[in-house]
Amino acid sequence: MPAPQVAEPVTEPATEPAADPATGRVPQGERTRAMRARLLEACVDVLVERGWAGTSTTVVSQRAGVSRGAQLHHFPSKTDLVVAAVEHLTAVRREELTSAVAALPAEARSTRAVLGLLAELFTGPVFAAALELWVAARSDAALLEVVTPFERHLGRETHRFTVELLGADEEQPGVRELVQATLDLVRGLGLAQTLGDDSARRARILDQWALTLDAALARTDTRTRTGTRTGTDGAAPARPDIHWTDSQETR
Amino acid sequence: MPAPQVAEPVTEPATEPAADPATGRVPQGERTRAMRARLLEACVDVLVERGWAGTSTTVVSQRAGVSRGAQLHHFPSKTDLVVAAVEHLTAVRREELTSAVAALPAEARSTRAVLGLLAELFTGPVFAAALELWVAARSDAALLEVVTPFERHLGRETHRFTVELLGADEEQPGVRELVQATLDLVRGLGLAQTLGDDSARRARILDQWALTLDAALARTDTRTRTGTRTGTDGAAPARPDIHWTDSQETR
DNA sequence: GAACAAACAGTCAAGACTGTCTTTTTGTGG
DNA sequence: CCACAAAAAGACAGTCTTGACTGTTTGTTC
Repeated sequence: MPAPQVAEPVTEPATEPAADPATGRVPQGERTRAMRARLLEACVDVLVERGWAGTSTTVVSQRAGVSRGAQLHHFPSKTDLVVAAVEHLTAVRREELTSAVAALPAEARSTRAVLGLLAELFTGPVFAAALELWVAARSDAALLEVVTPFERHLGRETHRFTVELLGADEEQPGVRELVQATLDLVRGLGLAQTLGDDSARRARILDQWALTLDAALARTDTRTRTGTRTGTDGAAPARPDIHWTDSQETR
Repeated sequence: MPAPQVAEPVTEPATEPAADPATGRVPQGERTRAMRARLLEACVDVLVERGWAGTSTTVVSQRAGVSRGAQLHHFPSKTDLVVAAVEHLTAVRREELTSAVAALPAEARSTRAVLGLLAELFTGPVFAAALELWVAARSDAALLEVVTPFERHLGRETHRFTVELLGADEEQPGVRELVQATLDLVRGLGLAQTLGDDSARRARILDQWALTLDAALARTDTRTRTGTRTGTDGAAPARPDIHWTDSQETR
């Protein structure tokens, strides 16, 4: 029923291994690296487009423009491929996270902007791929064993980043839980996005949550610290009615 | 890789059609009804246990203790089966929701208790089945068309119930968004649950969320209503350290 | 440049899944 | 009791997926 058609034949050879200008040869290490990279990227792409059930080794090899033999040489079994894809995807997500953080200038780190950033991460294609893996791992013990540790590490990393971006003080009781709640919220928003464009509703929710979160953080803040708040916006919420529309990538 | 083994042969004939004690016959209408019910329940069960990819028509019929021919008689194609399963699952979720609401006595409707109720719904097996459908629908246009309207209706219903249980006043600006955020939060928590037992962390998050939500609802309340209680629980939150452990069904 | 190993290509067999078809059983109406 | 239709059972064909297998090309090393 998912109309298992044949993939479009190799849209992008893309990662062409750099040949030595003198000999015209491509070193083995480079060839291996390029080939594996193409396969893994293709695997993630297919995961996003066709979902877990639609991700067969055949489709991946076709998508990567790689012969089945070559694929089986680098990844002897489908398990090997998937495990490597999980690692690769984790790396991609980590990179996406850090680059997004870097792209957000220090002076623009309002709570709303940070929420928009997170929402963008959790509604993008990379999240979709991760979602497919989570759900698949739910009923596949072997996959679960691979996914879980990676997810744990990345989750903690995301948490740390969020704390830093929000300028939250985790020493304060309840702050840690609020940050976790925020991340679970955007996870839920990411899930809602899978059923259709949800950007308008999401923007309104994030607007309100930013206000609420600011109020809550300020409250737990002033309770034990000095009354001056280091963050940009204090108790009085800045920009009350601005709808900070996060850029919505079309899928 | 999900080890596509043969299902355990018919654990439960369960829904046996009531035979007429006189003739010993079972009327056609009853047979049809019972057969379809068994198939749909089995379909949901398999969805929970094996995930979308592992839900083949063969497995479902085996699980239901129904011959493949009988199955194909009632549901000519897999699409027919799945569509019916989506409707069935929606009905089950609606029933689960209403009965859960009914089971919560009016005097026990603290914010925390309501959150616990929602979390229970969104971490149970029925949510798991729905999750499988959402994710599968993401990359299956036909399925998406079926799932979306049902999901929209049930989502609104859930929203209404939540508003009622929380005693929130949606006329107040921001309240609607906070309720939506709450539902998206539990969705995210449900997602986190799929990767392993998350009940302890969830309990802490919900504790804090209840406090924050109470404060926020009260605040938006007092802002436009009578001016009593400005920042009530700012200093001393009610029930500071009670961990309201939601009953965690083992999966 | 010759020998060796890695990389790459493509075919094949076994099994699983869906959906069609034929046959048998069971209930219903006359 | 009989004729007919619905229900149930099971065999079968076609397609798809996985992984094993054989053969060819390319890089490396002595």
